[in-house]
Amino acid sequence: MDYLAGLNPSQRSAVEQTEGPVMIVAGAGSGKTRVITYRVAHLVRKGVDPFNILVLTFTNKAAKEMRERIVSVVGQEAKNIWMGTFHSVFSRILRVEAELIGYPRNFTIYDSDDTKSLIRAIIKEMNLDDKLYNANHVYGRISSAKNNLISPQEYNKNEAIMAEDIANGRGQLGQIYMTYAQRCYRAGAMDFDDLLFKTNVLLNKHPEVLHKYQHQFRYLMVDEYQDTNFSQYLIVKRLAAVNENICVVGDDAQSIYAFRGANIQNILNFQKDYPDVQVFKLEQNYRSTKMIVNAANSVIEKNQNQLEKNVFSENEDGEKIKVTRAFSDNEEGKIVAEAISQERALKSLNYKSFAILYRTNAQSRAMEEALRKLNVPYKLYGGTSFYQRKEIKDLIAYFRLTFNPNDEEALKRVINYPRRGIGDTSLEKILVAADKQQYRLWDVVVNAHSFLDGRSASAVGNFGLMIQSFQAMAKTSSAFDTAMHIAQHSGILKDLYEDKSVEGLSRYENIQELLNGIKEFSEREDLEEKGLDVFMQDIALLTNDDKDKDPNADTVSLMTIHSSKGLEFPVVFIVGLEENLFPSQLSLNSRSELEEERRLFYVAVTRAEKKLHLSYATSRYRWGTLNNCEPSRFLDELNPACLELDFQPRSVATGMDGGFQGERIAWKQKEADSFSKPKPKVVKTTSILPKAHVPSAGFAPSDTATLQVGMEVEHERFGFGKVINLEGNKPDIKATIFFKELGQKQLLLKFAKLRIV
DNA sequence: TTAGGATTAGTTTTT
DNA sequence: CTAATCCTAA
Repeated sequence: MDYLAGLNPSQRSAVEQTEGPVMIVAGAGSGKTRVITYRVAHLVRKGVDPFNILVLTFTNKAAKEMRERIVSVVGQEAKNIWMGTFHSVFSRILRVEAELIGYPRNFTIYDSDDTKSLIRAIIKEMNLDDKLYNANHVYGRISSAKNNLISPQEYNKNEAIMAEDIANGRGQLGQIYMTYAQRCYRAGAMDFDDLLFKTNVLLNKHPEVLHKYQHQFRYLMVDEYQDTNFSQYLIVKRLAAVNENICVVGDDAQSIYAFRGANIQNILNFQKDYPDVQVFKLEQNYRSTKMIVNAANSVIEKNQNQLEKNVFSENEDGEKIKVTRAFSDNEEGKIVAEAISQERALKSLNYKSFAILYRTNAQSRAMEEALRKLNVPYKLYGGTSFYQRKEIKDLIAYFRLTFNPNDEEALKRVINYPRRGIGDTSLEKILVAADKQQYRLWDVVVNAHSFLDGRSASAVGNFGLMIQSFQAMAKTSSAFDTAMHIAQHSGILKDLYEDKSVEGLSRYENIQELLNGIKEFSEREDLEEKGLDVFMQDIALLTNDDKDKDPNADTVSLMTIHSSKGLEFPVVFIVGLEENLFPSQLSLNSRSELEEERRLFYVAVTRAEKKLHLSYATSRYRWGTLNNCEPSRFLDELNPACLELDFQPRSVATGMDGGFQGERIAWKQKEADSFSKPKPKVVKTTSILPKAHVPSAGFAPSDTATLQVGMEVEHERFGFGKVINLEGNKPDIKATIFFKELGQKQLLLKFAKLRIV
């Protein structure tokens, strides 16, 4: 048990206490991951079957990191441990048990785009004001209901909730939720929140299933317990009820997912639920210098709501935190890129010692450009995942339909892509027919002739036949052959191939990359089932990290602060420290939201081991326009003794200290002074449309059946012209007319309103 | 009725 | 900057 030697007494007790309920309160950098890793290793060494261990995390990255570390301690056996995000582990279980709760085993997982699109459609169908019923807002409301295990029925029965909605003028929210749930069910689809909600339903309604998993997972561990919502809390509680071998690890100071329903109360509940819980506190920070730990503490103490904790470091004092001001987001990027180049050379570090952290994904662009200019290799985490690109989602929508033809969102996405003459009106009819008669969508598609007229019906019918041919193919062929067949015969490959623009080329390459990925999957030897349906199962849950080609490459890491949680880097840059960006403008409404931003800042600061750089820009592009920015209040909250300013902050005339407060006042003054500075005017592009023709008095279209080449005609808007050619057969005769004002145009006679002069 | 271009509105963080 | 919505030609 040599690995125990490297632990301090409280870490060691936490590792050795393998039985019964355990709570580990772990400050930032206190060796939390190490404790979890060794605790799992310890269980395995003691003879616990890896199949009986369940470890739950929040992000894919954390799961992956943890798995690698456990493998490095206990070896390949660790691969059999059940480990993953809540969503992935329970979707895996739901796939096995789906039929018990009325879902097909190959249910679709709706991602946020699918969810929002369906919500938008329902709002439209109900003729509600889409400003009042903003799709994002409605989504948030439904999501938090599900995370608190409130079903649509309960939602509509709950007087407090209904009263609140009505007071906000959104009395139909409950009905939207109801319809949304029905439509998901009809489509054989679950959204992200359903994966947890339905797991609760399953465990609640089927004691035999609960019993099975209670005995399978004899040992449970939950990382980042402060981030669990009620739904997750209850799953864990139920699974642990028999053996009570449950260990949760958390730090209230790092709770940053309240926006997703996370509830700090779960930590307090834990002590109530298991009165004999053993609590271990890890307070020594091994990661960072004293300077960084002190700075972090000086920030987090501004929060009112927190548990008593004393995080300290016995590492070296370390360098001061460098604060830099830039004039624009692009200059900020340049400064950061240059600092990385210099510091790397000066301290002979690898690129992978550096991380750039930001609040929003959009901030990566300026950083990327600057790094590229200096040839600094970097790796971008998160952002638009490969699987969220339009072309990838399009092709995947065909795959989804192949395995679940009732998938409404997939159907809407590709029934007319590539174009095959099925427009909004036809689609509308299909959806209405399904809704009115409670048919499954697919039944309407294959019986299109009963719902649509001639041309549209055959277009829809052909689409149905095509999907059926894909289904037949999928039964007999490999994942790769099926995928390639679908890419070709759906017309997607051709459509993208014909687009010769730079973006079109890259889209085509992305499709190739997806197909290559499927080919690799097809050839894997460690899997028994490797049909395309298996490949598809977790796609909605995947992010970029899962396609990492070379994890050991020496690159700078770029990511949001949220995805940096649990990671550490020798040198960290936190960029964009500006009011309304960090803290985010949307968080300024309540103390609790602001405190969450502050915890987020705390998380960011504590990622750094040796050196921390902070920066902000005084102007920044947002949605294509330049905006002025003030420094973040968080800069003021840091202990000034820990800071080293890279510039002279402009203090107010009174000659106060050089704090950022002064900088902010100075900034405001500057704003006031610059009243005369003209804002760049948006030049409105005047329409190049021809001046409108004023039709002759009493203009009325003539019957064009007798129209001949050479005749003079008048068009309502194009004015006078002469027919120079007629082609095609009734009723699709196309006329070429030379208009005096506008030149030659082609018009379809059945639509064009022409008066024979 | 559908296709394609123009306009506009909405942007936090993750599964 | 992107996706949904609106507008108009065919």
